[in-house]
Formats: sequence, C-alpha cells, structure tokens
Amino acid sequence: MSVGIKDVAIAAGVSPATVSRVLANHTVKPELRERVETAIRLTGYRPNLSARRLRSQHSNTIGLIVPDIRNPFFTTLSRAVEDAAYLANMRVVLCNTDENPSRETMYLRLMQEERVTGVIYAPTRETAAQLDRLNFDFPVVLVDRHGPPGRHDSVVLDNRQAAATLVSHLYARGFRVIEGLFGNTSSTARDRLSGYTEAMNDCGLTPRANFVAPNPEAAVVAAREILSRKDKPEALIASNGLILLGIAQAMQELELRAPQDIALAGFDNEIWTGLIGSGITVIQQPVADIGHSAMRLLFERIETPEMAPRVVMLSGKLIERNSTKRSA
Amino acid sequence: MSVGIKDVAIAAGVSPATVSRVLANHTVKPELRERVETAIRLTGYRPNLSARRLRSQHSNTIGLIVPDIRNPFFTTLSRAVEDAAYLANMRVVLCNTDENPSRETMYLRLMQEERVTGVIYAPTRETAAQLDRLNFDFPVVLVDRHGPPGRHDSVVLDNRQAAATLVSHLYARGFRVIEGLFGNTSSTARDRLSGYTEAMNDCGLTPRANFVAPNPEAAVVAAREILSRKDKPEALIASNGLILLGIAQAMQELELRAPQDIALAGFDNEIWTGLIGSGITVIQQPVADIGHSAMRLLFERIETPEMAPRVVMLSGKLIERNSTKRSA
DNA sequence: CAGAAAACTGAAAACCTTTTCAGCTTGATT
DNA sequence: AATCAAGCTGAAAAGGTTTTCAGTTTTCTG
Repeated sequence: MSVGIKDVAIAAGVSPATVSRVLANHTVKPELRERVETAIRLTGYRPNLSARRLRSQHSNTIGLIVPDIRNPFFTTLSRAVEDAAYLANMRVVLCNTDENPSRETMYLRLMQEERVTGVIYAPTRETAAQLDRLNFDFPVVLVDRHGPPGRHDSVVLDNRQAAATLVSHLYARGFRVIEGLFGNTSSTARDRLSGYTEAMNDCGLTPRANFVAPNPEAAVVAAREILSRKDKPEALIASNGLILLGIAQAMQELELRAPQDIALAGFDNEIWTGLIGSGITVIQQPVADIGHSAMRLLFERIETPEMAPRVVMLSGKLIERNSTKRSA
Repeated sequence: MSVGIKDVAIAAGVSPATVSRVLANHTVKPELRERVETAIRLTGYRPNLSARRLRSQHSNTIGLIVPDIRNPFFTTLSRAVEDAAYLANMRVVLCNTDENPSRETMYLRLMQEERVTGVIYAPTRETAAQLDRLNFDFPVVLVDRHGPPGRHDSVVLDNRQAAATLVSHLYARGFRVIEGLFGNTSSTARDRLSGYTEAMNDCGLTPRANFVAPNPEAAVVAAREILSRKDKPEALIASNGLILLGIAQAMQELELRAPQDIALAGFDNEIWTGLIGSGITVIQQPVADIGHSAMRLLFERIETPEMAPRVVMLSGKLIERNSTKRSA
C-alpha cells in the first residue's frame, strides 16, 4: 500500500489539510511545517498527481501535436517546448500524427480528456481548414502552420518571403529553369509554393511545381524522376528538410553533384546540409525561437483568455553555400 | 461547467454506474447501452482521465527518460516506444535529462508521482551505478545502457562486439594507428571503449582513447585538436552519432577528407552518414527494434512481475562505406 | 489589559470516476 | 410451478488530494 497524505498527517500529528498546505507552500507555523517535512521524509511520501489534478482542476499538462518527431524541425521544436514547460512546472504529452487527420482528431479528443492546460499544434491542411468549426475547451497555439485567419494564436515563418528569397538568390546566381518540390499536406508548403510561384513570375520565369508527401522516401522517388529527365531543370528547390534529404539521396544515386550538375536549395539548416558535398544553400528557421514564442503565446493566452488572437511571424535567414554557386 | 458522467446518466435515465459500464464495454442491456451512447453523443461528454486514473489506480502512462531527444538514436527510439504505447492505449511522458544526474532523479521522482505503469530509461553511468540501491514502485526497462547486472530488464547493443568489428574492419583495410573518441557519460561508450581496447590489443596495436561529452559541440573541439596534431592517427572512431557529427564538422573546417587524409568510422547509421563525402562507414543499430523490444519486456514484466530480469542483446551491423577505403 | 484583527488549523465537502455489493429480473431446470 | 442460477442494475463507497468554512489561537491596537 502506498503512503498517502493521511499517513503523513498521522505521522506528523496534524491534519491532512496542514500537510497539503506545507506542500503548497502556504502559511503554516514553522514548528508544524518542520514536523510535516520530517514526516514526509520518513514516510517517503510522494503526492498522487491524479488526485491532485482531479481536485485542483489544474492538469499542468500541455499537449504537443506534431506530424512526426523524427522531422528535425519538430525535434528541435519539441525540445524548446519541453524546456519552457518544465520551467513552468508542466508536463508535456507528445503526439505524432503522421500527417493523418484521423489521428489528429483522436489526439485532440485525448487532449480534451486529459483536460490539458493548452496545446501547441501543427495541423495538416485538411484539419486546419475545419479549425474554425471546432471548439476546444483549452487554448491552442498553432505552430509552423496556420489555420483560418483570426481564429487562433500562431507562430509561423514568413514562408512566402523565404521561398521568394530562395528564388531570387538562384536568379541572381544565373539560374533560370528552377523547379520546386513541395509537400502536399501543410499550409507551410502551400505558402512556400505561393512565394516560389510569385517570385518566379516576377522574374519572368515559368514556375514548375511538383508535389509529394513530406518524407524522404516519397521525395527520393519524385526527385529520381525529375533528375533523370532529359530536360532536367538548372536548379531544384525543396520545401522542407525531409524533402531536401530525399533529393540529396536521389542525387547521390544518380551520381549528380551540386552545383555542377544541378543547383540545389531548400529549407531547414540541419547540420548535414553544411557537410554534404560542399554545402547546400538553405533557409534557416529560428526553430527554438518558434517553440519559445509558441509557449509564450500560450501562457499569455491562459493569463488573458479574451485577448484577440495574435500571429507571430518570424523571418528565415538565407545560408548561402556552394550548392547554388554559379555553375559556369 | 463541463459535463460529467452524472449528467450523461440523467440524460439517459440510468445510473452513473451504467454509463461507466458502457464506457468500459462491460455487459449492459442493448437498449440501455443505446440510450447511453446517444446521451454521450448529445451531451458531448468526455471522460476525465484524472478521475478515472485516481479511482482505477491505473495511470496507463509510461515514462520515457532519455538524455536528449535531439540525438537521432533517441528520436527514433521514442517514436518506436510511442507507437507501441499508443497501440496499447497508453500515454507517454517524455523526459530529457541532458545527461544530468540531478535531472534524472527529479524525473524519476516525477514518474513516482504520476504513478506510471512503467518506465523506459537510458541512465547516465553515474545514476546507473546507484540503481541497485534505488527502489521503484514501477517496472523499469533500461535501454541502450545497462545498470548493475541482474537487477533490471534491459535492451542493449552488443557494444564490445560492435566496436571490435570496427577495429578489425579498419585493421583489415590496412590502418594501424587507430584512435577513438568516446562519450564520457554512458555505460554504452564504456563498453565500446572496452571493445575497442581489446580489439586493438588483439591486433597488437596500441589503443588511444579520448573522452568527451557526447554532443557535437564538445566533439568538434576535441576532434579539432586530434586532427591538427602533427602525428594525427590514420583512422578515427567515434563512439556515437553525435560525436561522429562533430568529427565530420571539424574535418570540414580543416579541409580534411576521408579516407584520403584520415579514415573515419563510427556508430549510428544516420541518413547523412551515407551522403557526406563518399559515405562514412558505421555500425548500424536496430534502433526501432530496440524500442519495440524494450516495450515488449516492459509489458511482460507488468504481466509477470516476479520473472527474473532479462537482458536482450542485439547486434549491430557494419555498413562499409568509402570513409574507410584503403587510402593508398 | 480588553477587544479586535490577523494568523493559523482541522473537519468535512468536493473533484469525477470505478467498483463493490446487494437487490431485482429473467430464464433455465427439475 | 417452484427453485436456482445467471444476468443486470443502482446506491453508495472509495480513490487521494485541495479547498472552504468555521473555529481557535496569537498578535496587535488603543
């Protein structure tokens, strides 16, 4: 039998209420506090969080719902979220949706049942579209991806701008036939597509976009096709790190090198992007900042529920490397 | 006010007990079940997991305690653990210790308070050494790293064997001055060190081991020193993926190439190891298997608590790439 | 030093379920 | 037709804590 607050109370010769007060750092006479504390030590008492949550109606838990923790972007994000959470004395429940809407709704239901304090959430486009119909009992901060405008707090990159930066960088370096490989599940990929398309048009070039599930396996297949075409493009842009990885794999298979055979640029400044070949040009996202901002927004929302929803938009940073060097 | 089981009961004209039985799929007359189910739908009732856990004494939660989720080994491990967990209808609480013993004890205490069903745990050597003195109220499965012998279930790689494989591979390829860069916090690095040392001795070579905190930043510093020595070794072995990454960075800085300037081999078959230069030779660990095995052991332990502790030892697989090609 | 205010403590209610136990109904068996 | 067993159901207890409320002690004020 596990020892409860009652046992501690008996051991210390006080009421359970007093023990609770000691635990919560409420005002208790020093002498009693002392007795309770030694009683706790002696009995090896550990509070039961379920009971505590039930009674206090505070779960002190935040939910983190992401497509896949193995995507380094979300790995780093989750570390940032957890650090902030544990600083605030909260637990994190991590949910991987695999970009699967039915898993998303299942997890959202779970969050409800956990009575979470709040949720940090990177929704698929499909679920995001219905987000103004859904009503949650907890605050939600969208991250990396946006939902219907004006509905939720969110933290996103300026994706159109970032994609446009990539295009004009390539243009400036002399590349003209620039093709893009975009994810097909997120608003983020969508926004990057828009940025790409507009920038291409602005340069008087014809955009050529391909779509693919945002994982290396799918990307490698698509890249293989693009790269082995007779009229393969002069440059290729990947809409995120996983896709970029797939392209790099395909290029290795086909023994193509950047920038000699084709220029290559993408998103997410993973360490390996600096090490492959002579380095791949990427847009670096302030991932940890994104996580911290999301937590800040969440805490402020909890503090002030009626505040109007806010969008924090951060900028990416172009990291120029050799994969986009002028080829001639 | 949130809707509780009582409200559902009233709406359905039954007792709360019956609603609970419907939820738990116990035997209830079809007609009543029907009424309860529509009442649940109508009221939008969601069970309160805290209350449920308190009363049922089942937390359905497993704790995962790892050094850092950003280490790809643990990223993949955590996905495997979570997949298994959610299949078994359990939640996962993720804890990052940063190889910090005091964070470890704090998290172990948290696990106690959560009344977790079980824990999957990769301890630092420091904490592992005291593991036979600690007594937990929940089953613990050690993973990647071992504790005192015969005390806990565990799943580890055959690290000595794997390190030895690396040495004899290099030896066979003609390398003789083989230096190692090892982590200084885990039993795993220790075991790999033993394997390395023994194998070197068996080959009649002098082992030279360096120790470093197991992260890229520390590794890059150490590697810089080793690589810029006059008498730098012919080959370098890294005891895990993060250290390997640090070495690769240092080599890029110093414009050294493998195998031309120095041979390189390590652990963990991260995707980038196949893409850097002409590929880095590594020992591939069956990471997902390790995670699944750990969960299997955990479930079996819960099932049969008195069973003697078991150690599952899996083998690594040598992936030969160009970084260890004979240089001449 | 009396009285009021402040500080502290304990009993009991409350949080929301599950589970036990006893009672009732139904169906089967003799 | 009577008895028994099996199947369901509801009332109430239980799980471990926090919080309210009222009561007691201490401190302060004049």
